[in-house]
Amino acid sequence: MKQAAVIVDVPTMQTNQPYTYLVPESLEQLIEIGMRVTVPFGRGNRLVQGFVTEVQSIEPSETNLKSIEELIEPTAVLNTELLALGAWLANRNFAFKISVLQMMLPNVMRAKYTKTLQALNIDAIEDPQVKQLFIDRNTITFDSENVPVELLANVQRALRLNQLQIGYIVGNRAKEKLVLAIKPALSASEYDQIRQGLRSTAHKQAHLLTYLMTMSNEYLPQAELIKLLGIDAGLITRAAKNGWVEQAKIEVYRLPKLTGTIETTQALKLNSEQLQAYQAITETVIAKQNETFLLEGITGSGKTEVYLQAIAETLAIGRTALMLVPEITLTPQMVRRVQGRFGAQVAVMHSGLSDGERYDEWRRIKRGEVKVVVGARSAIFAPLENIGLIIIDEEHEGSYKQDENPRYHARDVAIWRAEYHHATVVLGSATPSLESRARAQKGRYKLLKLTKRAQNSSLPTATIVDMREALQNGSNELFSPLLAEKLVDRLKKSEQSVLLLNRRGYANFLMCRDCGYVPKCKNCDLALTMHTDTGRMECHYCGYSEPIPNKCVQCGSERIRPYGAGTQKVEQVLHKEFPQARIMRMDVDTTRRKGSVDQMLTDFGEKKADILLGTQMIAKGLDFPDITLVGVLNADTSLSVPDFRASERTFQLLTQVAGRAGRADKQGEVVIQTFNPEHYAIQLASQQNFEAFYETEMRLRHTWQYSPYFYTLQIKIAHEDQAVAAKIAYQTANWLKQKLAIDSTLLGPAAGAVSRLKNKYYYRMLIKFKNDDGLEMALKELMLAAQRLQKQKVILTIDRDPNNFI
DNA sequence: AGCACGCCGACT
DNA sequence: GTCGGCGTGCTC
Repeated sequence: MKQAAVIVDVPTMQTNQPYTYLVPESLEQLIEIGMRVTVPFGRGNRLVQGFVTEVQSIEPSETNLKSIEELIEPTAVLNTELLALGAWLANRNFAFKISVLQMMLPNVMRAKYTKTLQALNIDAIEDPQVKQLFIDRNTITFDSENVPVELLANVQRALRLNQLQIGYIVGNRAKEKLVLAIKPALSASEYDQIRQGLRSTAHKQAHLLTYLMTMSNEYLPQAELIKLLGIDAGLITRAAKNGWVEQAKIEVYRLPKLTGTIETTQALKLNSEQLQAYQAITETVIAKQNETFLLEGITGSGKTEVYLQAIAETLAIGRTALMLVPEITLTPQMVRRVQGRFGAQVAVMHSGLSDGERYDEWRRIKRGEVKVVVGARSAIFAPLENIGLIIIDEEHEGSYKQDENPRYHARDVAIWRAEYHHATVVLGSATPSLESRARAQKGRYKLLKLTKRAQNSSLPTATIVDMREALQNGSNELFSPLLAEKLVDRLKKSEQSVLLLNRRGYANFLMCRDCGYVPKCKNCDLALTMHTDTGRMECHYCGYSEPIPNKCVQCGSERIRPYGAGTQKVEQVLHKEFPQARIMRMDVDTTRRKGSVDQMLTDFGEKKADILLGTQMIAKGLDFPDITLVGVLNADTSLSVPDFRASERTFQLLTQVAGRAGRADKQGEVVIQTFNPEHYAIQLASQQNFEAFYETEMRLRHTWQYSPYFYTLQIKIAHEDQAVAAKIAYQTANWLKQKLAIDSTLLGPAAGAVSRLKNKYYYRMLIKFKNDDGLEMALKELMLAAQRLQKQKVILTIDRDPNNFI
């Protein structure tokens, strides 16, 4: 007899544990750890999906355990590594085990539940309405959500009277794609014989028979054969009827199609710094030594080439590799570069894949048909085996952290998996996170530096323009004379410019000149942003919008004016000031369509525009030789957010965007407009001096006791009623304070910077700690409390290493 | 989550 | 007196 531990698909704190089920005799030989199964759960024995985490043999005996119902598929979907990773992640990030396990798998493997109603005795049902349901069949699917209330009541009565019975179906949406295929059924000489006997006009048949004579004995999809031979489907059907070929449905992969052709690319020659980095990395890969490197390389220093060659070496010794890049840099150009190097051994996981494509890529990886996986955040869970190298490019990127439940940081997962596989991790960035850089300082990571640009081009020269001064001298509030002059110069020389303005829309807000009224979102405590293209006032948090008012709703005045220019306004001004310039605007509003980011970047690369104006999304993945000017219209927007990482973010953004200027043979220039010209983040970004920034910022973090000196953890409380949110927040804080270690501190609670979002009031508190077991225990207790609070519609979230302080 | 048990208000 | 409201607690 066997029993199995099963994590069931009931995401609550009380059920966040394995349940023991008996393995029916029929499954004893088949059951494996990591399989998906269905099990009866709860009093009603409703069927739910579960994951087997343990199997053990037991002495045959009487037992009151329930039995596993069935296997969802005949093979395990998770291995011991991913199960262990799941357990660790759930515990670390205060998430449910089941949610974490499901997150590691393609979306289609999430169970879809349907309820059915079965009539036990149709004649006995007295309610005509209920009887009607079963008029032509015994069992119906039943969705109690979409049923009129009175019918629901009648159904419930019939259920109580045992006239009906509830059934459960656990749907599996994971479907393989099947196509009709054929393979030869006869020998070459038999085909030849048939061909001899054909009428002389039967060219198509002859053509097919000739092909069949030399065809290998494997199934070939009919569609391919049709294309190859230029015959029609009817001919194949007849061939199958004649017994010439065997016909069957075979499984095919839905491979994501790529635009453009893939050309094989060769390894580029590495300079001495790149070579040094490459050697250090590959040495540990070859030695199967678990090591984490921080590859700190200035913009344009050729980090990607180091990655690709290190991956090549990893494959050469028979291990696999995983490379993460931010979603926005996962462009077709990027994919082509990797596939050009590694061909069909690569799987690419990005958000553009359909569910089916994603499932198939996952299966290719699972079956070991793929040796390299490139993808955004969630690709870190790719079911690769024998991993030798994990690369995280732009490791400082905030998007590597999933900011909703189940929360996780891809960097943490990478380090965990690398430890498991005795693999190497490479964290690469021009502007590493302070956390990673500090670990390199302490020797926990090995620091590798690339200080030279790969093609010996020089770093751009940067000028900081003090906008306070410029405005006093009568400058336009958007373009200082210096920037305007340089833009004109580039237009003359037909070189390209990039302008960064980290604010979309037309105007930041509207304000009535007479009474000071500012139109606000009805769901959030935020001013609405004016968008001229849609003609509406939009909330950038919840999506609420209303028409642009032509007079003040408060006092009726018509002197209602826009304040704070966004990209739409700047585009308009650019057209007016530089009528000859071709301008391209790239922000969330112009790139909503799939693939439009790539299209724009390609167009810009082909010099279809002179000026690229955009929000922070232009700071990455842009690598064109003819950009010789980068202008930052307002460097201060990211500085003023209430976040202890504001300086770090600003430095990163400015450094990244400045790095776009000047490649190859052309010297680049950067103009940074700011109202805080003396701010160290702006000063040091203009010099592209990460190390100096690191030193300065670390001193401040030390003084204020923030990360990386202390761990941070945020607790957020949200409720529709401000008083309730505040009350629970203070209760939570007071309770937690007693549990904290002596060197831990709790800041707050305080109302969020935006106190109301989507009609909920937010209170948050921040805990700073070093080692605090008491806190960890208290937080587990808090999770249970959160479950109870949920019934009062209070949402409590625990966020380790928070990124988001809104 | 979903289902059952259990203890109070408005109906035959 | 019963039907049914949803508060509370449990699910191998």
